[in-house]
Amino acid sequence: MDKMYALSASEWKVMEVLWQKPHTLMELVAVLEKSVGWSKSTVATMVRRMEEKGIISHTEQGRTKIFCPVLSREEVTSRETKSLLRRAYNGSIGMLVNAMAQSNTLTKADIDELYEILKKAEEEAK
Amino acid sequence: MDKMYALSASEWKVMEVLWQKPHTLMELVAVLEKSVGWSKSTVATMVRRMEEKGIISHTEQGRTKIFCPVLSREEVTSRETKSLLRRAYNGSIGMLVNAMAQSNTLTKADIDELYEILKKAEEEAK
DNA sequence: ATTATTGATTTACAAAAGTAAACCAATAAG
DNA sequence: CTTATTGGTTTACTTTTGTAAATCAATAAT
Repeated sequence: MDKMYALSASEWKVMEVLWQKPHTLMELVAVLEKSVGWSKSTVATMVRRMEEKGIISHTEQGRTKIFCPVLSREEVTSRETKSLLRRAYNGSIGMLVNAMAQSNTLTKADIDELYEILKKAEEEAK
Repeated sequence: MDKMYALSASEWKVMEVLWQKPHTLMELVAVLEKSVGWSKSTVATMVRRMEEKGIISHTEQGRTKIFCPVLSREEVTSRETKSLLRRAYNGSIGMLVNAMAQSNTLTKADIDELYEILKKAEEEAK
């Protein structure tokens, strides 16, 4: 039932808004028209299809629909991260970090932060 | 000119084969028919479109074409990783590792490996 | 020479994704 | 009450992706 895929770039745009807080269709239109330049009907179609796919849902307030995410940001994010790890790094997060180190995407600040995170993770994994 | 996108799951399948070594179309067909179940024409179409997009290329050996990747595995992988970092973690690799720690995707072995990688990265960043 | 095999191209069709104009129903405004 | 506005739905058209049958051309086999 929930064969779950990665979100498309456009779907991410909608989700980012809904993860802030639930929005009515018209509110979504306002935000996305401004930020992404989509027309009202484009937003409406996106929303309809996303609901069909089960990645968002809505409640009704009279004649107005209020949309909210079905999946949390954390779920989506973690799902996509795991998928990338599997596909590109043979599941190894070490390889990923290493690749980022190699391509100079790792600043001193990143490294320090990572040490902190590892220390904490170690304790919790205790 | 090179507005580059992420590869689709199917495109990854082809690339994985070509990253091993260059293949003729028929060799690709043999491999992918077996591993993914694609028919000859499916493979041929994939290959044609991927070449149109500029993500693979070929040389000719008489009447036979030999296909090879234009982008290295490292490039694609790093590109997609950076894109995920940006989209989902506000560019912070710390947040990514942290998320993995949170969702118990981080084993003791991972943690040890990461320490090693950080140590090495620190030196090189010197 | 004729035919089978091999390598490659053309054509095709359906599903998903991107984008939006037109249209309708309920309600608020004049 | 008419009419304009607001919230939402229907319809539609294009591009991209997934999948493959049918066809063609060069060569190898009989």
